[in-house]
Amino acid sequence: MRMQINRNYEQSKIKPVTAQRSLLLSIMQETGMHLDAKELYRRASKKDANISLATVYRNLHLFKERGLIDERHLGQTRCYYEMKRLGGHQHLDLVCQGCRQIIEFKSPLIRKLIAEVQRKNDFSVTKVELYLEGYCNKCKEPKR
Amino acid sequence: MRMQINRNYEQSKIKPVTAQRSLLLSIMQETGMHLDAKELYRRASKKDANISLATVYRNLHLFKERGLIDERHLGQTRCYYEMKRLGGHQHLDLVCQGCRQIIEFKSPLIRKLIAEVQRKNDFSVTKVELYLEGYCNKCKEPKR
DNA sequence: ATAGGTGCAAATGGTTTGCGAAAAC
DNA sequence: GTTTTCGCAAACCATTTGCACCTAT
Repeated sequence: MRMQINRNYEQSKIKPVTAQRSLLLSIMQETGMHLDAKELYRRASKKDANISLATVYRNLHLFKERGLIDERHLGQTRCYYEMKRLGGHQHLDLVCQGCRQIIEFKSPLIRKLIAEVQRKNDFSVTKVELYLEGYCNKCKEPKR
Repeated sequence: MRMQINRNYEQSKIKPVTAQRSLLLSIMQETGMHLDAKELYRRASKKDANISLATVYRNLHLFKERGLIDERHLGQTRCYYEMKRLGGHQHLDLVCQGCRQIIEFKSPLIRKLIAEVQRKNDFSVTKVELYLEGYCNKCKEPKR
C-alpha cells in the first residue's frame, strides 16, 4: 500500500519517514490536546484504514524518545500524549471528576517548586507530572 | 478458615470486620510507605497463606473509599498505596529513574500552589498527585 | 540490497469480576 | 438467617512483542 507522504517532519530526529508517522504526527499537531493511543488510532484510521494500534504505540514511544511529544498519566491506567511545547511548558493539569475535562493551570510557583527540589535534594529532574483531581466550577457539589 | 481477628480498626468506617482486612491494614500501618497491590499481597501471604490477590484489591478499594489510605500512580501502570497521614500530608514524590527509590519532598510551595488553583480556577481539589522523575544525587549522570 | 517499519495475532501485566463456598453480624 | 466477603479462575483493558512481509533509503 503506497500513500502520500507528508515530509514536514523530515528535519526532526525521526529516522525513516513513513506514511504512518507523518499521519500520526499531523494528527497530533492539528489536535493540540491530550490524546490517548486509542483515540489517536481512531482518528488515524479515518485516513488510513489499515493502520494498526501497534504502530500507534510504537511510534508514540519513538516520538517520546525523540522529544517530540510529552506523555502524561493523569491518574488513568492509560497514557495521554501531546505535542511538546516550546519554552515553559511546565503546567499542572486539573482533572474534573464531574465532566472529565482537563484544565491546564500555569503558575510561577511550579517553576519555583521544581527549582527548590533540584536545590534541596540535589535531584536532577527529567520529567514533571503534576495533576489535581476535583470538581470544576460547573461541576461543584461533589457527590459526598 | 478461622483466624485471630485484630479489631483495632473497629472504630473506622469499615463495616464487617474480617481477618483479611485486619491483616492488610496492620501491614500498611507497620510499613508506613508506598506499597503496590502485589507487594502487599506478598507480605500478607506470609501471615495468611490463603489470602488472595483479589481480596487485596477489593480491600484497597474499600480502604481508599473510606479514606483510610491514599492512592498514587507515580507514572507506573500499577498503583501505590499508603496510609493517609494526618494534617498537611501534601507532598511531592521524587521518583529516581536510576535506583527507583521514591523520595518524599515537602514544601510550603505545594500548599500555596493548591490554594492558588482553588482560588484562580474555582476548582475544588479532592486529590493531589504530584511527582517528578529524574536522578537522585547517587544516580546522577543519566545514561544519555 | 538492506536496515528498519508495519500489520496481525498472541502474550503480558495490572486490575476487575462472576460465582459458589464460607464468614460476620 | 441474612448479608457480605472470600478464593478461585476467567475476564478485561491498555500495552507490548514475535514474526513474516513490506517500505524507505
